Amino acid sequence: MTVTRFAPSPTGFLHIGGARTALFSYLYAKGRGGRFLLRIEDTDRERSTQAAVDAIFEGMAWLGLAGDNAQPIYQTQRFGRYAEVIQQMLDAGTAYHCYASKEELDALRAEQQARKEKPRYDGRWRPEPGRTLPAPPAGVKPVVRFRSPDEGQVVLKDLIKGEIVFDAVELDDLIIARSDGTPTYNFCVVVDDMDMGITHVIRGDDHVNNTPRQIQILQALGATPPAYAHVSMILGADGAKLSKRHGALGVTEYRAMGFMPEALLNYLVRLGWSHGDQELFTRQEMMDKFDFDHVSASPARFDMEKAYWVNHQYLKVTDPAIVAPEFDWHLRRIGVDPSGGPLLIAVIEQQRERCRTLVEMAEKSRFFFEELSGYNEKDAAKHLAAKAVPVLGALIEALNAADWQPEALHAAVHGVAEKLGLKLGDVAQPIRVAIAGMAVSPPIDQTLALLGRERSLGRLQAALRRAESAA
RNA sequence: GCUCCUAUCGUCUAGAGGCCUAGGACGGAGCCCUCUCAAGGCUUAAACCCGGGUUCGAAUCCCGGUAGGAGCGCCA
Repeated sequence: MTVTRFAPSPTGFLHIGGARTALFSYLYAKGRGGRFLLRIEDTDRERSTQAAVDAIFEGMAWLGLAGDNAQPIYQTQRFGRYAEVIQQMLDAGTAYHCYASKEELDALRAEQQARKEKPRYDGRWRPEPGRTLPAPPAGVKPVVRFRSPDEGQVVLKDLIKGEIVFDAVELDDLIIARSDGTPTYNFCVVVDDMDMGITHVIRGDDHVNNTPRQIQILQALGATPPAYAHVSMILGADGAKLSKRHGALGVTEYRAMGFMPEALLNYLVRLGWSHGDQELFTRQEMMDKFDFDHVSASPARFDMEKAYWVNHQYLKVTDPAIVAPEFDWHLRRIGVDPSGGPLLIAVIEQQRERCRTLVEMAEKSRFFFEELSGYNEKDAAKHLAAKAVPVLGALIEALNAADWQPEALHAAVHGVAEKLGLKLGDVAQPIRVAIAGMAVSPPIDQTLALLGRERSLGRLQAALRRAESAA
């Protein structure tokens, strides 16, 4: 069975690149009837916070990417297991104690860099047959290093980047346990992936250089390495790497920008992956069609314009009942209480064609739910001027007599235009400004119907007074 | 510095040696439709990083440049 995992370290929010990696892992496993697991890599106790764990879960939940393990795995809860494996390796001779101090190592690195060499551990405490190691210095707590094979090659058959060959000579003996006994990242990952039965490791390509080491450790442990897929990163619109101080946003920020979770997912899945010319995918289609043969090895820029377009496509076809809760969330977020107004579903049906985001939809729908705070002055000057007086007067009369349904309202508005010998636009625009406060709204008959008789007529009366005073 | 990765329209990409006069999508431009804004329809501009090879034939394979990027921690 295919088993994948998403293993963030809780040092910040779930950013867009992490979300895409999680999505790929989720789709790959789910599309194959496998399992998608969650693991929290919190061995760095200094930087890991509960707040970050919560933020990551919040982001995952909003995106609907739940892990199949009811309780995610926390590395800090597995220290006993890591200690056990370390001891096992020490006993087997695939790991050894190193008493070199940090200062010593720093000096070594500096020397190597001065000689323009790649910094690496020189094996000064590495046991070799026929070699006598110095006596361990008193009072120094040793670290544990992995005894990396010093000959041959490690071949990584990456599902995205193809075959990558590393010379064992390039790989030095990395520390797997610190002097305080705590295990390090590369080691924990290996043990966890092995214990969790991970078959496919899908992660950012900044880990490519870690992979040969992880494979070596796995081999030293007698385990079969999983398959790997290294996903390229996401760049900002300017082509620069996304970072906290440069444009990196948490997925919840995309919610605040008015994205639907499924739309964000769709945009993300197409960033670096393709399935012929298809742009839009349902979640089921993503699961059925996603594969690594069509994932690009090169980094991709995040294009907000296209993301908005995808979002708009979703808004247009998603069942309004599903959009409604998110819409409600956005309305309240801008201080609008939708409870006394028209049905959200009905408003969505009228607005979704003309809004790319829910933020836009909420802003453009304010007037349905709250009293007009004033007119857009430019629009009012144009459409509620003196010449609007007879138009508004006739409209009030005609609408007052109309059955408050879209068809009847449509007929009434047309009737007024005809009677006054005006084009429909000359009649519709004053109504718009009168009831929406601005010259933009859904079709006028629909807008009137949604707003309701009392509110509509009241606003038309107010507009008439305004036009009269302008005369 | 060393190791590794990457390179098709502005952006995301299709492309597995001849289907390529390089396709689609976003964005741009123009036209049509129209009660506003949209949506929709049609049309259009726009790319194979450079140089060598291999081959009858290269966007596709190889080599070398160039340009980006990642990694080289008792961080993850």
